[in-house]
Amino acid sequence: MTSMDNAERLPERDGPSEQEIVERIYEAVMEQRLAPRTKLSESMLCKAFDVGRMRVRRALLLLASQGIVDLHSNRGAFVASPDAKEARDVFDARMMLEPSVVRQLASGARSADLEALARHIEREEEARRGGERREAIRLSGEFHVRLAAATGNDVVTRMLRELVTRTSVIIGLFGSMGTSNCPEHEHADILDAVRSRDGDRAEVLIRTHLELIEADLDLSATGSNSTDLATMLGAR
Amino acid sequence: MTSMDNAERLPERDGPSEQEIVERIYEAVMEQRLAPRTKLSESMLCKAFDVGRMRVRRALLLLASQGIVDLHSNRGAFVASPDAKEARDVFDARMMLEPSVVRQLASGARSADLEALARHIEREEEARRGGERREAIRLSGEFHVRLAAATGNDVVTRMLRELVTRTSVIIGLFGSMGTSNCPEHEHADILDAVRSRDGDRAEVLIRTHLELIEADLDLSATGSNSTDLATMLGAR
DNA sequence: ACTCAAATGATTGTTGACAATCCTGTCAAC
DNA sequence: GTTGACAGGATTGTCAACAATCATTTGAGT
Repeated sequence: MTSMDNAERLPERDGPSEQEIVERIYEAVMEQRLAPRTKLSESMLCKAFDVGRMRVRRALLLLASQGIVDLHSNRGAFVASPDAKEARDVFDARMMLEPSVVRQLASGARSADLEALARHIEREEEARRGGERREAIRLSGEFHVRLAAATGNDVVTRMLRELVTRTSVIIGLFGSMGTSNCPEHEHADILDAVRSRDGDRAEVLIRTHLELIEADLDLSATGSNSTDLATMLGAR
Repeated sequence: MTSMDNAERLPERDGPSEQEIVERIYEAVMEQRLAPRTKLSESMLCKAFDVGRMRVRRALLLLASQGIVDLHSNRGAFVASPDAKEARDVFDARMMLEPSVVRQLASGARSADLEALARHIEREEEARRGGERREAIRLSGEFHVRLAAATGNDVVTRMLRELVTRTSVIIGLFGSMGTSNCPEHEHADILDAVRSRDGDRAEVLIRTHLELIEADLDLSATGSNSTDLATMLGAR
């Protein structure tokens, strides 16, 4: 991110930049509007965004480097379909980062950021009450990214954005249908712990929060990857 | 990584794949053979790797997405020159990940991996004794990546590889000349703690290790970015 | 009816050329 | 002597056509 922001932002472009395309697909994946294994053909994206093939190609490469899409040589780009191990890896990585994030916020966070987080939770519950499922899912994931952003650490924020998006894909694959992304009060509880400067409690809360999300998945199901199929056939 | 490995690896290609180009530049940056702000023109890289402009372009985009190079519109690609804040962000991110990594290894790591790590340290000290500075630097950074790899978590491993490489750039920019990348015995000590299943000690050791590296930097120096200059002038 | 093989159609990967932009060196004006 | 603009050269961004590869369908053979 920081490496490719030009000093001059041209307000009038001939189309969305590759960064905007990536952002749009990010959102679509987070809202689970793009199901795993969905094919993202170049021509389709070209028409959808009204942009040249080159832009689309670069956007897809970016998304692939972040594990959001899989690129199969000469076959095209598909929304990622992680297997159970990859899912566990993603959750383990989040388990390493997020407790430290909330602990750091509890130590010292700008009150303005905390208020912004409170407003975010407000919108989140509003969307949930209003039955806007997509928006609720997106905001629920975005909360975790905003927690990281509140620390001011851009590197960690970018990593968490990637991990959260991949989590959306994972939930789409392994989640029981009934499971809403993030349970009721948990975000509010975490924020409360942070506001009361209770780092230990915030850490425990987000840890159990993540464990609860992971527990709602069925990671023994047929993952997805062709690797599984290959091993199955290989086993005779 | 997992997203772009084709089932069939053609042994004979017409040139290095973009992934190999990325790897080569990664190594060059880690060995501090490519100094920060070094220009990486497309034509130069095309001749260097004997490959088409497209491959080079994709490799540069990949590197930019990982913060190793900066892309300036219509001006070209340059080895990244992070400012002091970005340096601190990278170290904070490592401080979140690596203690968890060694703790996890202390809990349960395959002895084969631990032996491989021991051999790695062997090569490392060998290179240091032999005066091969570049190799020593590279191996020193790679040790941290291999620690992550020993956990079996590919997601965390990829993140740490990125962070370690960026650390090399940071040391090249802010490091006092005398500072060797990673002090004498510390890696061996960390591995010892892991082998004796002492998670607490391993965590403390790697934490102080990272702090020591960061302490050897002068993060108050003129970072590098034009942002600094702009703010300096903006402050009047 | 089922299996295997070849042809077809579509999609991706690559190459080359062209347009746009930026840096450098030169020259005139103050 | 310094500053400003301007032209030249070089590099990057983009586009269109071509080659290569893969999936699907069709057809023959058993």
